[in-house]
Amino acid sequence: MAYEGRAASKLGKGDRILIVKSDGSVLLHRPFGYEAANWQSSGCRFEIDQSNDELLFKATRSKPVEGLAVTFTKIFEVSVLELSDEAEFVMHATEEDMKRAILSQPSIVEEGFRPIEDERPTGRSGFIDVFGMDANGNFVVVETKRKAATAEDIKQLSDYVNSIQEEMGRRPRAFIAAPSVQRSATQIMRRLGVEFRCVTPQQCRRILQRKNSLDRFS
Amino acid sequence: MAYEGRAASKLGKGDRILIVKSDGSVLLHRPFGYEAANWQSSGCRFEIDQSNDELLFKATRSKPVEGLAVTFTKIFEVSVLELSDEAEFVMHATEEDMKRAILSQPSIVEEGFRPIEDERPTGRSGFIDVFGMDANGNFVVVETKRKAATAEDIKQLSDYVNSIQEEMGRRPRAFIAAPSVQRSATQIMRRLGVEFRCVTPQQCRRILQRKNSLDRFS
DNA sequence: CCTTCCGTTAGGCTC
DNA sequence: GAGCCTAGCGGAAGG
Repeated sequence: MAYEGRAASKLGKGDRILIVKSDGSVLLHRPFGYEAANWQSSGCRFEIDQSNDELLFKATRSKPVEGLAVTFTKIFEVSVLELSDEAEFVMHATEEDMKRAILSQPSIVEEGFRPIEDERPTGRSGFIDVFGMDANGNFVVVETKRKAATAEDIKQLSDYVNSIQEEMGRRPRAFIAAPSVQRSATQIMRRLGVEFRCVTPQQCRRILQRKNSLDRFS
Repeated sequence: MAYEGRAASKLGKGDRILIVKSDGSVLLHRPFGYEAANWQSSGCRFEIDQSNDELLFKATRSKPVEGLAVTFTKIFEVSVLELSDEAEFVMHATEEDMKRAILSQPSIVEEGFRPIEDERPTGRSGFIDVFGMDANGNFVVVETKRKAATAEDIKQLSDYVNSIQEEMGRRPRAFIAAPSVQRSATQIMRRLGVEFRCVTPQQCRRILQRKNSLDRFS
């Protein structure tokens, strides 16, 4: 097996599973690991050559220019299948779901919190996940993270706060809504005045489920 | 198909390919796309249930706790294979290769550049890819990136420069060695005095190949 | 154990 | 079309 394109790789002889799909994608699997050892995404052109008891399979594509070549010296099994699959795939508990859950039930970050905008553009660059106001009329900037928040996340949030302060003349509060904060980030969090709000993807998923079942009644 | 764990997903009926590997990893593929629709990484426990002309396959794991369940209503083909594969996998043109190429042929970043250390630890946190000296005796900090350098990369490099300056008392030059720089990062790059040096993974790979073939003669 | 960094990251969405 | 961000990211290496 040899791949060349964005990078280049080689793999010696061994038992493999090669899957070629009708959309022009290719997978080469080893007998272990959930990830393909090599692959090509859809849109490949295929080529087959036979010589000296060897079968050479090639899959090439442009944009980016790359190719995968597999040499077979022994073939144990070949299957050709005509598959049909129109089903819809739905994923839940993503970071986007976390944002939607906060919009639908703002009290999970703080009692009395009221969202004003989502995806508010900031002066410099980037977007604020949720922008709103607390019970006392202070502006609040909320950044959601699916995993433990890093020091980098905290700094970015603090940059947003500064840019809002420049624009509004008032300093907003800053919430980091995440399952946890990395230990190494707690110090900078306190220093920059960012407040931690424990919110998990699973919790948000439950909130959205409840919301959906209520929506069905209205 | 239903997955639940770090997230949750559902997929309706359709023709699929399920691969179960002996290390306890699972792949569920649709007839299109190079990526699995669903998967479990190695170390799963399997369970099979049959009821009402349906076959239920379950793969579960702990750490993280997650599970995948697949219901079959029709089975077109089943194969059981004993595969053996001890081959070594080698990848080239990685970011590590870029660093090694600069060490082996420093002139690609600048004529007269001489590396002193690689992976030099910085005061605060992190490492410098390559640290060296230019033809005029100035210190040089080189950061390598496989893809277009981002504003974040530039800032990080500038932090290293500051930490070196504190330590050495002299301000080093800063090179970002990458195929390109994101447009949004060019301004901050100029402002922080970081210099762009065009270096690509492929170019570095060629340098290392040449080096290896020369080494074989010595 | 926690954290950081790299990947042929892929894929989606916006400007 | 290019830039930018998220991901069930996974996995490895280092502290």
